[in-house]
Amino acid sequence: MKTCHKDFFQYHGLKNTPSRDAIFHLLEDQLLTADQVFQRLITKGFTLSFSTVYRILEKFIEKGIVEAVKLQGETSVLYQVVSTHHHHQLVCTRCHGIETIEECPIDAFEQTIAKNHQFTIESHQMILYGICGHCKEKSTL
Amino acid sequence: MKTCHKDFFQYHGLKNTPSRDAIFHLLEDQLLTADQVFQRLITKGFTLSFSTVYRILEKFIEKGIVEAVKLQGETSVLYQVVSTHHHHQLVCTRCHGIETIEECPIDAFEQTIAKNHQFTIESHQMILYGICGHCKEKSTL
DNA sequence: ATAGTAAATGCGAATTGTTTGCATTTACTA
DNA sequence: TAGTAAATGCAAACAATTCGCATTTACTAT
Repeated sequence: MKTCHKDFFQYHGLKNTPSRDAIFHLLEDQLLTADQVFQRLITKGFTLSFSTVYRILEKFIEKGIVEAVKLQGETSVLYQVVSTHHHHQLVCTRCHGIETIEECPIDAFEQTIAKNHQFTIESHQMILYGICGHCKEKSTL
Repeated sequence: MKTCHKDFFQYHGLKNTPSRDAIFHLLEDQLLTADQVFQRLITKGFTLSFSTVYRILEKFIEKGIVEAVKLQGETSVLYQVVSTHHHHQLVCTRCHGIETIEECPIDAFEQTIAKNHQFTIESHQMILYGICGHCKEKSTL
């Protein structure tokens, strides 16, 4: 699905640079910290500076291309490309794996909040912590 | 409702110190950053050091007495006493006010997640961003 | 009451994650 | 192909949080 990001970036008023392209690809299907993004690119032989990573992430967030997620206990922020579909995370407290889900109970919840609190939900952040299927299996062995 | 925290702290294996007591009281009914906690106590004439604030918060979190919440955009973490009832936050994107609500759509959602993802939810974090009733009124004036 | 002990604190320095200033380079426009 | 704004690299600055260590305190068992 490697689309030409040139148009995509330009649509957002961003220049199409190698660093942007590389970071976008990395975050298309996974949550990574800024440091992980940097390390993976460097390991691949790609050259860029740490501050560029932060600046690109900042721009991506500003344009709504990427979202930032802070997990409980973690010290640094995780980044991921916002896909066309809304999603949330299941974080396993045993293996620390992160699964992305599409289900969301909050749309149906909006009316309740609107009625009870005169509050109009614009966006939300929801992270579910628990035990994944894999870890449950392991513990019953 | 100023209960004797001595027993409460000791139950959790924590010594009953003036600093613990003061911080607990502060966070009983509001979300504050570590810095805000420190400033408010100092302003009151209370004497304690910044690192003590962090250490006490750390202990409280470890014991499940306090929860840490990270809001979008904010650089620092907010802390609040975990009340007996489960709750969430409505964060107004205009006035930045934070309202606490008791409603939660996630309990009903657990079965869906269990069935579709073999994932057992233990806890969750949900923050709703939007416009509060007060700001909506102002914008229609 | 009191001495003993582990826990809690104060202080400052260290760390971590992130941001910024500024000179240089690059991608796009005309 | 030159001109311009945006993007980058580098190092230094920052902010939030943590840590080391000496001192003090709260609790325990005398």
